[in-house]
Amino acid sequence: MASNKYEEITKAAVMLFERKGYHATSVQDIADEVGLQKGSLYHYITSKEDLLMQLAHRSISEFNGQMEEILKNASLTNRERLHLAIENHLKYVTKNVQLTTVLLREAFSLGEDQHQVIQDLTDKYLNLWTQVIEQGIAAGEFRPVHARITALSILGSINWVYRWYKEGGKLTASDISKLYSDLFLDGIENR
Amino acid sequence: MASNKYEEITKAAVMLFERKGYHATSVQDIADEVGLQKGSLYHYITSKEDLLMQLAHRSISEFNGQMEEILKNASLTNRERLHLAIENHLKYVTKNVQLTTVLLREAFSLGEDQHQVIQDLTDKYLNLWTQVIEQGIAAGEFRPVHARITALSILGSINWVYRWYKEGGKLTASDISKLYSDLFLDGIENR
Amino acid sequence: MASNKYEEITKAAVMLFERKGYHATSVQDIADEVGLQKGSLYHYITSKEDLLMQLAHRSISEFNGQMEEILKNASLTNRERLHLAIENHLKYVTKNVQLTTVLLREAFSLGEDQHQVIQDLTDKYLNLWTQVIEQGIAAGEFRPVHARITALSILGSINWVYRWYKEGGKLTASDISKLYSDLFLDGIENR
Amino acid sequence: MASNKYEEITKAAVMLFERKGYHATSVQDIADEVGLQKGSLYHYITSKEDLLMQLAHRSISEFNGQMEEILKNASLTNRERLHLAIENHLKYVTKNVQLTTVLLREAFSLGEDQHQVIQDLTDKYLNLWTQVIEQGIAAGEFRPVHARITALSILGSINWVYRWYKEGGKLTASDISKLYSDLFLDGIENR
DNA sequence: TATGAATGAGGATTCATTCAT
DNA sequence: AATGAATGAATCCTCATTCAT
Repeated sequence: MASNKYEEITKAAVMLFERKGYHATSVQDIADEVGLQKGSLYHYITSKEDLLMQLAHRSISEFNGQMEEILKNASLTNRERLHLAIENHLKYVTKNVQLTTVLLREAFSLGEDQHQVIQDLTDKYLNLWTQVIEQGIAAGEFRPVHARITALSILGSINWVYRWYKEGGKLTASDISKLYSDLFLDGIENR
Repeated sequence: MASNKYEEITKAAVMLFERKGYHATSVQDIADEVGLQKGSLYHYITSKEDLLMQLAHRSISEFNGQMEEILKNASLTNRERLHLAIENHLKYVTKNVQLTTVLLREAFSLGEDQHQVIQDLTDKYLNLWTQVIEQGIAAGEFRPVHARITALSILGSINWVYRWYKEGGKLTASDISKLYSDLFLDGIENR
Repeated sequence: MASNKYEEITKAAVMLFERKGYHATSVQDIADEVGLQKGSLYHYITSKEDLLMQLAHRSISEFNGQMEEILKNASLTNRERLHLAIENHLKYVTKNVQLTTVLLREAFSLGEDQHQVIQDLTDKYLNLWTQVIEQGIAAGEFRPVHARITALSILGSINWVYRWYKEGGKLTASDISKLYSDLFLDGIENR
Repeated sequence: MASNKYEEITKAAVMLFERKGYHATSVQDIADEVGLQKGSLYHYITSKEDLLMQLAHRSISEFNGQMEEILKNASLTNRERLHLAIENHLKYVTKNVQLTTVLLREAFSLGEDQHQVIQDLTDKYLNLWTQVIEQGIAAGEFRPVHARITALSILGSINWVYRWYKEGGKLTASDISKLYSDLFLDGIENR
């Protein structure tokens, strides 16, 4: 399972799913990429769909893992938590644009059951973000905004980044996360 | 072109593309939905891909149209423009969730050339948003933020709405747009 | 039947069948060419195949007609008959390259029964040629060659012309028929 | 490529293309003939059209090969060359009537580009024939005929043979080639 | 005469997956 | 572990023809 070859296949799949999309990527394409015959691939993978599932699952799990770390850390204010959450998320997205794209754009192609699993993990991620905001409001750090909508709003914003971020652009992940943190904390109004 | 039947087909396609995705929707599915033979469909459409193209094009054009109206209106402050832009966008998204989903999720399945056309219109939309923010900064209405990134951020946020909005939920489009406007103008920090 | 429109359709069909081949020509193509709707065409034609049949039949009939004239003319020697046959055939081919092409290249696409009709007429044509040669041999005008093979040989030669003849080339039908007559009468050997 | 199965498919295709024509032969027909599923065929072939292309190419190449051999052989007079050319051509046609039919009748169904390739090879073949005649004229072996037209004439004649030759008929390829050589060298006139 | 909607069968091709070797 | 032949279902699309208006 965790063999070298499997990781190779995984990488090829991420790359191809991102570039061409899940449906437009054939098992043959993946086989070609790793220098194997189509049939041989099935020694390593269960199915094309399962490959997608593994990738999506890995990605959302890592997002959740990061967020749980942040919430566990008792020494942080919620303002710091939010800032860190944004930074971590954007760092992950920018360092793993392809994988993030697979999660955010392609997971929908999973069968219903599999897709639900990913959906649940995604909901959980949203809940963790909501929690930070709720805590911040309770602590008087944040204004009494609608926590869930705010979480959805921020997440939408930073998820969207996979759509335009290009490696080697002018802005680093840090730059971007500063801009986003600023925006969501202060807004753009000139006071 | 604008025949009754074509609109019927269009509606069926929007519905199916949204529910199952473009690739998972067969021409047969669409034909079944409108009660026509598969072959008969081709009296109205050029190809399945063209159908997708028409839908995506219609959608992004309407987004652009709205935004151009706003920019043309000289009696508005840029603060008002931004507010209106958010409101219009969200109203369109919530009133046409399926169509918006087709634009935002499925347009990627278009062939390269067609996709580029949509991409260009999408870029144009981004530029119009950027313009509002730049003007607002110049006029001293907004803080000197990074206009383009801010536009991307807000657009990401409100585009994301198609992913979670359900008709008949507690929040109306107006409610949501008020929350979003607030957020992007003032941020959440408690000052 | 013999209406103006039918002739128009006939001309369009000849042109298209020659240019693209019978199978690659759709009824739509023909309709477009005459500025009619596909359905309207069926007021004039029975079927696409029948259209082909009419064309092939007309062509081979005219070939046969010419040849019968020649044989009926008692004042001709068989040498003259052969010369005239070659000339007439080549004049017809060069003046009606498209129609000849349809006969010689596309008639094969007819259904078995229809094709047999054309085949029979073609066989008849061969017989008429054979007759001229046989008569010429009997009369001592020609050497005692194998009449049928010789007829096939000459016919092959002059039928082939539709494959390379281009209107407006250097050689006229008369030029070509002189060269061919010469060749088949005298051969190329230098004596 | 040169696998057993591919040759089997090739043979089935030749047979079917000859019998029914390229267009009237479905991939299903070919699959049935070799006892494979339609889809399985695509392990061996690229497309139906490519199959046709391979066959046409093989055939015209062999014609050209034969002719080049003849021209290379310095010990032959041009009279002998012409005789040999006719004999070789007819032997090939009669031994491979089906394949020759595919070349001469069906190659036209190739797409433009592919067809041009075959056309070019066919033109080359014509040039080789023209060369023999030109050389013969220069050497005083042949009368000063129009070399190209003469080549076209002879080639037309012997190509036509695929249209009437039936295996097991009275005349062998040798018989036929003797008759044709005679005809083209001496003509039919009784002197 | 002309339309154009509708048919329904047929066609080439793709593709994920299986399995004997 | 690897192959590659084979499957069989699915997919998009074309097209000659019919027919009500």
